[in-house]
Amino acid sequence: MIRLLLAEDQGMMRGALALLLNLEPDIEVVAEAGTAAEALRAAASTRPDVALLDIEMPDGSGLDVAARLRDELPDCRVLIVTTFGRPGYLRQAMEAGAAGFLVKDGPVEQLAAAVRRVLAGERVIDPALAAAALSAGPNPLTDRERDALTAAADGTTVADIAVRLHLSESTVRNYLSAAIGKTGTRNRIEAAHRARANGWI
Amino acid sequence: MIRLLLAEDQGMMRGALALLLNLEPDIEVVAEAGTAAEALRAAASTRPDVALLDIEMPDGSGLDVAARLRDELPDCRVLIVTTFGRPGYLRQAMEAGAAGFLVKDGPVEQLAAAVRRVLAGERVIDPALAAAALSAGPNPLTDRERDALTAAADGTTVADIAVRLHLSESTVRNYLSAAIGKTGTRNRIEAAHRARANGWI
DNA sequence: CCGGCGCCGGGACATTTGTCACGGTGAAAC
DNA sequence: GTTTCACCGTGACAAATGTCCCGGCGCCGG
Repeated sequence: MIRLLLAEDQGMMRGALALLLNLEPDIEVVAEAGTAAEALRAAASTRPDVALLDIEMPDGSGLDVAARLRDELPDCRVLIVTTFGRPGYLRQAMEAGAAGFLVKDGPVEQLAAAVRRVLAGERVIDPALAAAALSAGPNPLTDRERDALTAAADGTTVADIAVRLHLSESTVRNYLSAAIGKTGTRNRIEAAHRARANGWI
Repeated sequence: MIRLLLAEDQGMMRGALALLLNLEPDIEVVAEAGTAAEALRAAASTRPDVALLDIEMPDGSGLDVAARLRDELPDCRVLIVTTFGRPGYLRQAMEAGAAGFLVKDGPVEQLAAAVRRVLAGERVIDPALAAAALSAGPNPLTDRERDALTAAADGTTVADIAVRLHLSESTVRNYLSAAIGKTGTRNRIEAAHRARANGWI
């Protein structure tokens, strides 16, 4: 019997997937979590064979959970399941030691199959997405450029970003300008969109 | 037997929900759709009792589908299911004649229950969301303000918006300024965020 | 030891953005 | 018939943004 941890913040999705996976004769959902913190706690106490992790959760990223699990439960295979097939997400997932990466667009039948395959030691990755990740290249933004762009993305003004990051306004403008240049865009809004689409911020 | 149409663009979610609803003894999913166009076609050919519609679909809004269904299949109850509990969405859904409005955060058990309740003639709406919709008030933006803000949201520059909307740059700036004023924000980015959060654009 | 690079800052400049005051039209509301 | 409001436009101005210089520090690899 495959013991499985399911971390997903949308209640309806989580419930539906849990029900569906429990229908499989060789799979048992031993823990459900709606937040990153819950996922870590549940993993520690139930020690599942496979962890099915969503990326977007209210209190943190499933990618961070994956990285923690690699250290704390090295035998537990991690399968990332996400809405957005962003190249940067896939890259981060691989760096965090994930064994598989699925997008929620695909058919449900993929899911149980993927669980069995990662447990067998296989890597499960959408080929089209892998190609996109390779072609997009690594994240070109430096730490500070990311910070500045992330802050700017929600409309925060240069002055406020400077305060939040303990920087001068000139520096913030320089970082934003660099980010705009590296993303090949015309302003901070386009830069933020592009960076998000690639999973860079 | 309740004949049900399921329209939802995420394959995994759609598959899981279809499976789950088919487990109910009195519900049968007679059609599945991944786009707005498919939903309309399927509804016309299968004439379901209840239509379960997602809002965000690649080729159009489930709210538009709801409005069309009201004219073409007046006997079909519409139940909107969406990720985002935005006040404006709820308002639009009610105006489009929907019988119910669910957010995907809730437990799955809600779903089958809601289907039965709308079929019984009841209205199904999350109370907290209804309160938010009332307190947020109606969409304060005029058509053109919405157009300008929508275009500005993805980083398009004033000059380009003017071209796309066949307006002068001054006019576009005036609309954006009005939108910023009405949303009580400091710039177009914040205005776009606020408008999106309220379901105004 | 030197070069490259991430990090931090300053100053100056052109461009873009946001605000305000103003005028005119047409359609709907009272 | 007047008022109201969405709509479209102009011109001018202040503020924010984006770009390009410049300087310095510390760290790492060749």
